[in-house]
Amino acid sequence: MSKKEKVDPRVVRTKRMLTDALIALIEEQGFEKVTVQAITKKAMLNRATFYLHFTDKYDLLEQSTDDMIVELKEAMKTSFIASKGTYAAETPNESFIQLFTQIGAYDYIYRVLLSESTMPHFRDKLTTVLSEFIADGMTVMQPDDNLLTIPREMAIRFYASAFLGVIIWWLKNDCPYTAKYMAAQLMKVTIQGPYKQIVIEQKPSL
Amino acid sequence: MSKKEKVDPRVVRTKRMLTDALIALIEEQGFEKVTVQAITKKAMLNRATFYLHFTDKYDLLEQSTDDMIVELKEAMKTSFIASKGTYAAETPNESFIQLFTQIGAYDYIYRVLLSESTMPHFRDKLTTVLSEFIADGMTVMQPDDNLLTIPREMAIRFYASAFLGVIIWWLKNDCPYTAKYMAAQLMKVTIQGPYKQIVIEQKPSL
DNA sequence: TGCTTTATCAACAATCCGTTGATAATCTGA
DNA sequence: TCAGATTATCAACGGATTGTTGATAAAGCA
Repeated sequence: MSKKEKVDPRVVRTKRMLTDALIALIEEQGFEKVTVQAITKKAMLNRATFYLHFTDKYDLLEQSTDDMIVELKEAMKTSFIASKGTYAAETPNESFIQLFTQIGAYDYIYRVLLSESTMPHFRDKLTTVLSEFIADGMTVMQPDDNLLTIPREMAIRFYASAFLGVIIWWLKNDCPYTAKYMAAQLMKVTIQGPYKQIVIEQKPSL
Repeated sequence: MSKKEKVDPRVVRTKRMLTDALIALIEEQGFEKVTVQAITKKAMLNRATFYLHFTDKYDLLEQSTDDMIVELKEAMKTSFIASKGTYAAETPNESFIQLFTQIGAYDYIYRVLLSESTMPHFRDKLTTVLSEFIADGMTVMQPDDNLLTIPREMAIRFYASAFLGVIIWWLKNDCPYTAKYMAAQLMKVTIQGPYKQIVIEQKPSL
């Protein structure tokens, strides 16, 4: 965050207006139908000004959203505190709460960017953030691969996708639950599985 | 499947060539950069012929992929056989195996359509198929909402997204495991959770 | 065979793109 | 404050793609 370059306030203003216009237009007509002309018209800027800062609408989208991704990663950087075997769903992990808090704070933008199924790369980037988060959590809670039910890499992918799916569901439903509640729910189902009565068939040989 | 209309073989041939051209071009340059001109050129057809059958490239994509979705749903329609509480991961549910078998049979196309992050709606449709599948499975295994760890709707979304994520992971890695193995892994982690040693903290009051 | 449907072809106006060069406005730093 | 640098504006361009048209050729059907 914040390199030492002095930034011209005109640049900040212009980028900001273009970003806002883009988000608004994505919501109106979907990302693919958005044109550079429409963006600059809504932002009340000249089209040439757009090309002074971005190569195309994809570039604008990427620059606009990367800041959010960085901010999200930063917010989730609180260290994992695992209580050796027991995990109280009532006090979910702080990073977990931060995940939903952060997204909830920008829910308007996240909703647009994640509901839009044709959104390039944003979903992928968020999946990466979640994968790293889950990989860390799994390392803390279970470093031993032999005690995992499925290959670690597969499990990471499994839960990263699951989390993202629930996040999108949460956003599409206008965030009906608090960040803390969502974090608690996800922790519960992740650790305990979907059913309260769990039948484990463990091979006696292994 | 198969309405009673007689189909002109020219139409079948034309649509087939356009579909093949589209898939090839998506792989080459991504869906967004594909133009109708390029499609018809690769298919060696006149551009006007394209508009005789489809309104635009999105329409072509939808018509092309809907058949696959229907076929997938059909293949997964085998009834659930739950053995009341115990689930042997070695013999996973038949629908589950069919899911991976079907996708594996068209892996080339699924890989292109799911790896491409800007693919309109295909991911959503597959998520819907998976959600229905999971909803059915959950109803069989646990009809009682009170015995679920989290709200049913949330759980469905959770596991549908998780499955899709693992499927995409599987495809991106060139299907390194068999359909049956994948089905078994997903059943295991879904029912048991990620860790073999599971600590359940159940409120004594509830 | 004759009729219908489909495919081809060239051409069209319209839109958007990315860039250019000249000019005006704004900001920075000494 | 003011001069130089940066940024924004404007009009205009060639090029690409789009969606449509009307006329013609080819292929399928019964």
